[in-house]
Amino acid sequence: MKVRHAILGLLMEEARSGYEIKQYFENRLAYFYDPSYGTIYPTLKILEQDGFLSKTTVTQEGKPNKNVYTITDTGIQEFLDCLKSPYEPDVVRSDVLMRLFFGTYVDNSQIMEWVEDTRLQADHNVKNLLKIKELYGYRMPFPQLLSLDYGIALNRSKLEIAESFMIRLHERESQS
Amino acid sequence: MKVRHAILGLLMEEARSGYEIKQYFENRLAYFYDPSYGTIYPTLKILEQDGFLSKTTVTQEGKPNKNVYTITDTGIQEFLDCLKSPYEPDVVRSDVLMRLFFGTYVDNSQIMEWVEDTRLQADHNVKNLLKIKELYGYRMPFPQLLSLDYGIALNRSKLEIAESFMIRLHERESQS
DNA sequence: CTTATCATGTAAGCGGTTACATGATTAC
DNA sequence: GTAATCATGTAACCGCTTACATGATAAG
Repeated sequence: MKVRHAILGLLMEEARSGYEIKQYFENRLAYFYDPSYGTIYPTLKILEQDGFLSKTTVTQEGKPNKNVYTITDTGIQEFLDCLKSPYEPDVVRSDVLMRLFFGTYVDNSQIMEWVEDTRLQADHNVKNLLKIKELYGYRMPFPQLLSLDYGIALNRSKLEIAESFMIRLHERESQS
Repeated sequence: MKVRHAILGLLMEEARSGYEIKQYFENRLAYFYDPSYGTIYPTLKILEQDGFLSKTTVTQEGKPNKNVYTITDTGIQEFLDCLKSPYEPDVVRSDVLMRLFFGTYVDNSQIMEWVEDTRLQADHNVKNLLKIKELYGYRMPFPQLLSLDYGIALNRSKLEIAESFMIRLHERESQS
């Protein structure tokens, strides 16, 4: 699933502007998806041209106008078709993992720095996701709750792995 | 770290051809990095032009010739500099997570299919990584072993999460 | 008066992948 | 004879990010 379909998915719930879509991604999906404005706006334009969305300009008081996009019937169909299509395998691009692999070329303290950073990052993610669960969890549909719990569990594991690695790294240092 | 530096890293150990580099990625790093030939060959060319590698053509019996690349002193420096530079945060692009988020628009059996697939994928990865550990683990430098253990532990967690989700999904189905 | 928020958009570039093209050798 | 392995390379395209450009209002 690319931005095209992710955006259609968000508009299944309710009509939104490009700006609101971006906010939603940041607040609720950032831990696994957060496209930039440079992607969102052109994509909305194309989706409209393709007949999957219709645009309405809403005038606001005290704020600039906004272009609100509503999903059309063919848009809904397009989105549901996407959910039925075969999905792409997970992609993990991890710089830390890469550096760990080449860890012989740096000293122990450098590795500990990397692992500690990973631990902090995971810890931060867990806290963030728990906050999202607290705020929106009660009114999230069941599968969405699963996706959130998945993120929480995976980051907790990451945290624990990083902690155990720190122990191994300290042990190793005291041996030499 | 991009392909450029990953390739330099592999050539720190020993001189290799483009084909051998690809094999190495597939056998030892595939779970977090596996660039295509269409990236590797042009990158080798550029790295040579930049003076980070030197090329030697090796004639073989019963096999086509191969271009073996050796890292130069400036190449080594470039790689070590890269390891000292700030690293990029992990990127997780997960189609399954995305689909779970939009799970209200499909039925329970579809979700179970996705989660079960994730479970199988994680199981497969764990087995694969354990095989790598068995084959090469004894002669891997300590930090490289950490990177491997990281992959194993993370995929095990993924496996467990998927299992617990299957239970939750079955419970939910029997309730309705 | 200056910073943050709201709001939309374009152009250039990056870091790849996919598909194509070629060709020799070995194993079944 | 035909499929798999070894070996190298190019061209077109993709999906996205970054940087740029604009401008209005609200809050401190």
